[in-house]
Amino acid sequence: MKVGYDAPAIEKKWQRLWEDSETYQVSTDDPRPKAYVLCMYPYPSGPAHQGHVRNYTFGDVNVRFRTMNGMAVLSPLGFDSFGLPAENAAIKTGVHPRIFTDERIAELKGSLKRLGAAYDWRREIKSHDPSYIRWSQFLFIQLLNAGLAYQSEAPVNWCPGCKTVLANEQVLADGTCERSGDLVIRRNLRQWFLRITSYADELLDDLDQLDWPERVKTMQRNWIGRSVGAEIDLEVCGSEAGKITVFTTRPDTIYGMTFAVVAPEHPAILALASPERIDEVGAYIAEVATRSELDRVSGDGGFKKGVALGTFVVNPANGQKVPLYVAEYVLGHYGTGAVMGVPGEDERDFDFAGTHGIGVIETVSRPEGWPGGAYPGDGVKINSGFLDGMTVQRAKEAAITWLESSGFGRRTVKYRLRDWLVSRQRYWGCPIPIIHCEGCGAVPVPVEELPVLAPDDVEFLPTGESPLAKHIGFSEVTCPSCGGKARRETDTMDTFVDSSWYFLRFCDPFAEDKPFDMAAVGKWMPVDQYIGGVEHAILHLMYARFFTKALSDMGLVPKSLREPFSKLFTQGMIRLEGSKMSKSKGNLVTPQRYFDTVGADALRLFHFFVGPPSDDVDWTSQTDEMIEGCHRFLSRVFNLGFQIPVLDGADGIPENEAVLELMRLQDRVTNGIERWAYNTSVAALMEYTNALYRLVAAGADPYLLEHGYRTLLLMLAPFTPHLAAEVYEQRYGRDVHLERWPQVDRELLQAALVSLVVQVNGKMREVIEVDPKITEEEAIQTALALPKVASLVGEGGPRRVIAKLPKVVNLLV
RNA sequence: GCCCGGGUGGUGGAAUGGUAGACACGGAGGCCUCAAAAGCCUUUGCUCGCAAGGGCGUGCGGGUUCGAGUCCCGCCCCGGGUACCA
Repeated sequence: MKVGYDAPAIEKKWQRLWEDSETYQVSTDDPRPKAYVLCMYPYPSGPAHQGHVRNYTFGDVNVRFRTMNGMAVLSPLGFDSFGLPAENAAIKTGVHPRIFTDERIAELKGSLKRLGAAYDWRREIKSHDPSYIRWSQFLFIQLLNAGLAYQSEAPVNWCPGCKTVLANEQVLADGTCERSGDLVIRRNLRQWFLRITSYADELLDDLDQLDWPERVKTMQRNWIGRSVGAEIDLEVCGSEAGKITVFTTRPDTIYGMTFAVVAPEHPAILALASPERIDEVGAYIAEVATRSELDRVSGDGGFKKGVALGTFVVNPANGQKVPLYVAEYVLGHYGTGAVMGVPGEDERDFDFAGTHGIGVIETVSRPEGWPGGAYPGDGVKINSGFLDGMTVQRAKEAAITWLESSGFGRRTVKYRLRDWLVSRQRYWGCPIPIIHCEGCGAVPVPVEELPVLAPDDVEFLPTGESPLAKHIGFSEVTCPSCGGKARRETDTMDTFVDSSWYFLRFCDPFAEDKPFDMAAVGKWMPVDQYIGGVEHAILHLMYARFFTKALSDMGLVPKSLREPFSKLFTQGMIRLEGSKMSKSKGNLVTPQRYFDTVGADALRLFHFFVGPPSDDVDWTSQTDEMIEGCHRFLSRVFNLGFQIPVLDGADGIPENEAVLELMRLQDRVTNGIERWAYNTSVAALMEYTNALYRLVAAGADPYLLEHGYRTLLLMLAPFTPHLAAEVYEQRYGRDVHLERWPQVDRELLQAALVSLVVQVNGKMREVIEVDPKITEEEAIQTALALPKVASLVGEGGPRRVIAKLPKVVNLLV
C-alpha cells in the first residue's frame, strides 16, 4: 500500500530523535576543520514569526551543508532575554519579568525545534541567567579597570510630573509624557559610558578586511563619521572669555568667514555675550532647552534661528572683526561646539547669513552656470590672500600649515561617533556592578561577590521609575573599600552589552571560573558566518566589534582576534502587503499554521525558493499558494521513491546525456548554496526531480534512477531535513545528515557536448550541440551547413566572423 | 538634501557581455471521476500569420560593442539608511 507524504507526522518523529542526537554537538578538540555559524540570538517575544523562520532556516542550511562537507560546525543559540517588553508586561499584569521571559523563551525555543533547526542546545545562553549576568558584570569591571568605562553627565528625557526618566518610546511626538501629559525636558544625569571612541580609527580601518555587505560597511563608516580638518582659535573682543575654538573641515575658506557661531550648550556661552545682550541670550538658551533635540532639528528647513551675542571674534587670517552668534543649528556635542560662519561655501551658514543680514564672501571660483548660493565644490581659490590660485585641496593643506606655524590652530580629526551610554534606569537588565561611596567614589563590586542580582521583591508600578532605586535592601550597602555607608548603583546596562560578547561565551559556555576559555575562543573564533537582520547593521555590530577589540587588548581573548565576524549575511525583511510585519501591528502570519498542515519542510522550502535571501519578502494573498506549491513538490519527491527500487552499487550507470543533465543540475544546487542564491538551488532541485520523473516514464536504466534519487535526497537534506532523513532511512537505513555531500565529476562535465549559439548579424538563429574543444574553422563550417544559416548568409559567405568558442559564433554579412 | 539598493510576463523571480523570461504561483484547455477534491497532460511575454515563419520586447533617452537586462552618461520612479556632524 502506498503511504502519502504526511509531513507533520514525519517531522515530529525526527524532532524527537534529534532531541538526543549528537550530530550537531561539537567539542573543542574536534579534529575536523572548524566552522562557526551563528544567527543573531533572538529577543524572546513568544512563538517564532516568519522573520525568525527566515533567519534560522538560512543559518540551518549553512550548518547542515558544512557538516555534510566534513566540517566541525559550531551552531549554538541562545536568547537576548533582558529588555523593556518584559518589564512593561510586569507593570501591566503584575507577572514578574523572569516568569514572563521564561515562558516566552519556552515558546520560541519550541517553535525553533518545530522548524527543525539544528543547534548544540547544551550551549544555550540566556542573558538574564545569573551565570551570564556574572560575567557581563565581570567584563564591565575589566573595562572600567582598563579605563574604558567612565561616568559623565548626559541628558535624559525627564518628566517633571512623574519625577522620573523616560525611554525615548515613552515620549510622544509632541514632546509630552505618554503617562502624565507633562512636557518632557532634557535633564542631565550622571551615567556610565563605554569609551568606544578610542577605537574609532580601528573600527573604521578594519572594515576593509571584512567580508560584509558593502551597504553595512558604508553605514558603519558614516556612523563613525571621521572628518579631517582643523581647529582654529578665535580671539573674542568685547567679553572676558578670551577666545573660542572652532572646528572646520574647510580651513581653506577662512577668508570667507563673515561671522562665527557657538552652540546653545557651549559651556562659556554666557561669558561670551556682551552685558547688554545677556538677558536675551539667556532667554534664548532657556527656550531651546525646553525643546527636544528632534524638534530642534526638524521643521525649520532653511530658516536658521539664533541671536547675536553682541561680541566679535577676530579672523586670524586678515585681522577683521566679525559678529558672534549663538544658534541651535550648531550642535554642542560635535566638534568644539562652535563654528566659523562661511556663507560662501557652506549652505547652512548661507541660510543663517541670509536670515540675519550677514554678508557673503566667495572664496572659491564658481563653475559656469552656478545658480548662486553656497558652493561646496572644488575650484580655484579667490579672495583668499596667500591661498589665491590654489585648488581647494592644496589650499586646505596650506591653510593648516599656516595655522600651525602661526599658532592660531592645528590639524584635527573629529568623529561623529560618540561614546556609548550604557546606563538604563530600568529593572529588567544586567545590574551595573558598582557601589558609590562618598569617600572612595565609584567602587566596583569585588569579583568574588558577583553576580549582583536584582531582588525579586520589588513593586512594578506605572511610574516609569526603576523599582531598584526604591528598594532599600538593594541600594543601601557598605563600601567594599572603606566599609562605610554607601549606595549601590541602581541603573542596569543597555542590553546591547549582553549581545556584545555572547558569541564568545558560546565557545565555552560551561566555564565557571571565567567568562570563557582562551583556548576555546582561539579554536572557534572568529565567527565564520554571521546571519541576521540588517536592522543591527550599526549598533549591535559596532558594539560587538568594539568589545572584541577591547577584550583582545586586555588579553582576555587572543591578541590576534581583532574582529568577531568574518562574514556577515543580512537577510531580507518580511512585509505584509508592503508594510512591516510586526507583533505590535497585530499582522503576524505565524508559522504554526503551516507546521500543522503542510509542515516545516514546506515552509522552509518556501523561504529558500521565494527569492534571493537578501531580498525582502512581501507576504501577499498569493503566498499561501506558493507554499502549497512547495508542499506539492515535496510530495512529488516523496512519491517518486515508490517508483524507483533500491539497488546496491552503481556500477551499471551508463554514461549518457541523462547522466550529464543530472550532474549539471546537481552542480547548480551546490553553486546556489555557495553564493547565497538558495532560490536557484531549489529551482535546480525541482528540475532535477522533474528530470527523474521523465526518466522513470521513459524507462531509464534502474541504476541511473537509483543513483539520481539518492543524490536528490542528499541534496535536499540541508533544505528539508525531515523529509530527506525519513526517505533516506527507509531506503538505506542510514542517517542522511551523516553522509557526504554529493560531488560532481568535473572532468565528465567539462568534456561533455555544449550548446553553441549561431548568430547572423548578431541575431540568434540556431543552437547546435558541439564538442567543447571545437575549432573556429569547424564551428563556421558546421554553422554554414545549417540550411537556415546558409540562406541568411547567402552566396558570398560571411564578411566577418566573431567566435567566442564554445559559446557563440556570430556571422556578419 | 546626501549615501546605498532596485525597476524583467498577470505574480515571485532566473540569466560569468553571448538562446531574455529558467523554476514556481496564477490562468486557460484537456484526461481521470456519477460528481468533486487530489493527481496527471497540454498551453501561457506582446504582436502579425491558417501555417511554416516573422516582428517587437528587461522604467525613459543617449552611448560603447559583432552582440547590452548586464558596461558608460543623463533622466524618471520605488525601497532602505541617514539627517543641520561644520
